[in-house]
Amino acid sequence: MTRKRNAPGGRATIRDVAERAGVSVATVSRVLAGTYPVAPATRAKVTRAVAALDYVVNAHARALSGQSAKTVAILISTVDAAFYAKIAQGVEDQAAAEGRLCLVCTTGGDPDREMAVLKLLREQHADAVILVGAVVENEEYRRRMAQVAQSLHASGSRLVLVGRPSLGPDVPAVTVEYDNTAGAYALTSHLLSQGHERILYLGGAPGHSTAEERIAGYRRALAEHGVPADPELQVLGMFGRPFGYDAMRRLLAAGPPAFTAVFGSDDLVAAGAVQALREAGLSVPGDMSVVGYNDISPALDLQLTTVHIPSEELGRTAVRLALHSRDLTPHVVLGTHVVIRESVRSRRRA
Amino acid sequence: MTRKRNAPGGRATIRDVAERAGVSVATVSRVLAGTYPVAPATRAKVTRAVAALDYVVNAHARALSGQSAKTVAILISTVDAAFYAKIAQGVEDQAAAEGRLCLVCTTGGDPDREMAVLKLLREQHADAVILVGAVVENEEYRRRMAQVAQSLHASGSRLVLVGRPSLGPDVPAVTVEYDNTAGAYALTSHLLSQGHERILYLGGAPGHSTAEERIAGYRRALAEHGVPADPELQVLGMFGRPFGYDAMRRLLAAGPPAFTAVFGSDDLVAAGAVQALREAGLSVPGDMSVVGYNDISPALDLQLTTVHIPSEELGRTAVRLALHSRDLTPHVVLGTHVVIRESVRSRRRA
DNA sequence: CTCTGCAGGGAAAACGTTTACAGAAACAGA
DNA sequence: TCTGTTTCTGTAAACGTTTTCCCTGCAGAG
Repeated sequence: MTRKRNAPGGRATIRDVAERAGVSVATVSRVLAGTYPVAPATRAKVTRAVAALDYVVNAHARALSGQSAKTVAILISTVDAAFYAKIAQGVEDQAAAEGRLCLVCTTGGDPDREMAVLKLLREQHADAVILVGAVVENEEYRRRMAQVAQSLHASGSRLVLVGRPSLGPDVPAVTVEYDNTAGAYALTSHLLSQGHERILYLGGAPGHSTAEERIAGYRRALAEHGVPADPELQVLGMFGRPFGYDAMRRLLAAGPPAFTAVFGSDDLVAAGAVQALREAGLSVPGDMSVVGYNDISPALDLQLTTVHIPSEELGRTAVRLALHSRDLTPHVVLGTHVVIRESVRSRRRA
Repeated sequence: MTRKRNAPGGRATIRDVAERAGVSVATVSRVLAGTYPVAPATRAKVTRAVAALDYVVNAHARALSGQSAKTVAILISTVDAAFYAKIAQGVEDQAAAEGRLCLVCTTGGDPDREMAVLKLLREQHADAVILVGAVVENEEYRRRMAQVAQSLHASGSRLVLVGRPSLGPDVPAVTVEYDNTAGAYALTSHLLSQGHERILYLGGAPGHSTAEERIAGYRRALAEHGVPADPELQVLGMFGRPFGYDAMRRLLAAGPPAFTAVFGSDDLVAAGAVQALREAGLSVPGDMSVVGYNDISPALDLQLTTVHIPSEELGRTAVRLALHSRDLTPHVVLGTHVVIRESVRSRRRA
């Protein structure tokens, strides 16, 4: 008689529960949702059956029947980088707090791969799709991104840009930024206030939004203090430890340094530079002052003065805004602050 | 006439594509799957319609109709810890390579939360559910885990244990471990070979599988070199930087150290200890040798001798085994190796 | 004693796919 | 020309939920 295969191994379905409890599937659904009046006796029967069969709903079936997928997706360059990991942690925390599961994808910084993954994510109908990290901001990028935003919007997902410039009020996307320019300005000002005027800007990455903003802050601070911006002192390349190390080695090999302080575009660049300096027999901050950016692990171990970014809060805010903001294109900018440690020596006389 | 709501904003469905291409939905599905012969002309029509409508499949609908969810889930204590982040990165890489999306959940190390999340994950029907990290291994734990393994197995998900002891051949679970005992043995032997006999073991965490194994390796090395294991030199507490720092401060405050080397149960404990040592005016390795474990970021910046763990490979192997192993309970143990840096001074005469 | 209204519960229609099962067209062999 | 394969395509039945109707009692109002 039983036409439904009741494979003893297979997961119990709502139908099995209904059968065992002697009620209809609709009733089971209602008991589980708790959103509809149900007689206490019935409720008890259903609850018992659920426990006996070790039943859990099928998330896909639920998502299919008009419900949200209860999922938040985040796209980052790599999990294996403290800065992104912290943001991901914030996203995960807030997602969990809101009863969502968290889909994490990595792109390795490749825009094409980002697009590919975004397409994959459209299939998932996540509540939010969170894009993290800087990007080379050209017309092509804005065009493609606007289109992604539209399709995502159409399928009920909200697009969130974290640490990446807003696409403007015409594109349905949440933006959560932190103020790179102000941070770089404050950090450079700190160096200037300690008497450093020959400050090397070292790191990434021309065209990248984050980097451009930091460089802008650096230049503005110099300008406002009447210090000429020597192009020789702007060594642009990439983010990350290897670049910091290699570039600093090259600079030191070329002769005695024409600078007294180094502004690493992030803590890893600074860490690489510190390593190269030490290998050259120079001490930090004795012979050279060094500052970083982001306040991640190396900054602590190297006692690096740096700019602290509320990374986890960025992630949490992204999720909160995506899930609750009525505004279609909210835009918040989080503040940062300089953390003073021991990698800068004052050149002022006591 | 149109009874289906064709909400202009809503995502296009396979039916919309079929209609526009003038074929049946089955044909569209077949073109997309590419698993069945289809006339070139038809294929072209469908492809065009797909492009025109910007169609993507609904992952939930697909998963519901007997397909795999094309998803891999990983449960870790926190993303925001280099060691776990690397494993997660490995999982993500391999998952992406196998066309899977990656669901990341964090537990904060709380076993109850782990159980709750596991239940949530059962709803998702992921191809694999990967549990990472040490655990207090008692009867209760084994019982609950065996049950989880069973339900996961029943719903078609494979359970994978990474860096956590196997549940035995009766429980359907993949195990991917690395050899903590051998690593700790090798690391301790290195210290002994450099003439250190009074070696402080500092860190976590009594009862935790990982910690117990490391302590065992430490003790075995001492025993085999005929060095008595002084209980005073085993200061057990937790993993992480704060414990290393606090414990070392306390030890130093109690009087001149009765040891010449410190074995941190992980790099963070070691980093905390180094900080406390430096604050007390002691230099590493001049006045005190220090080693860590895991080879994560602080180890590099502090030039810490440590044990390298193939973390990404752990993650990749976990996914590979889960997706392809025919064996129901495969068990692999990955090797580790000591990385020599500059935090250990030899006490042998030259 | 009839009417209204509501608590409780069932039947069935979505949701968007995949995949039997079956049918039609084309094509070869006789 | 007939028949038997291929090669393609369509119909419809799952998959496991939620939710909209709709139906039954029963309590209180008139």
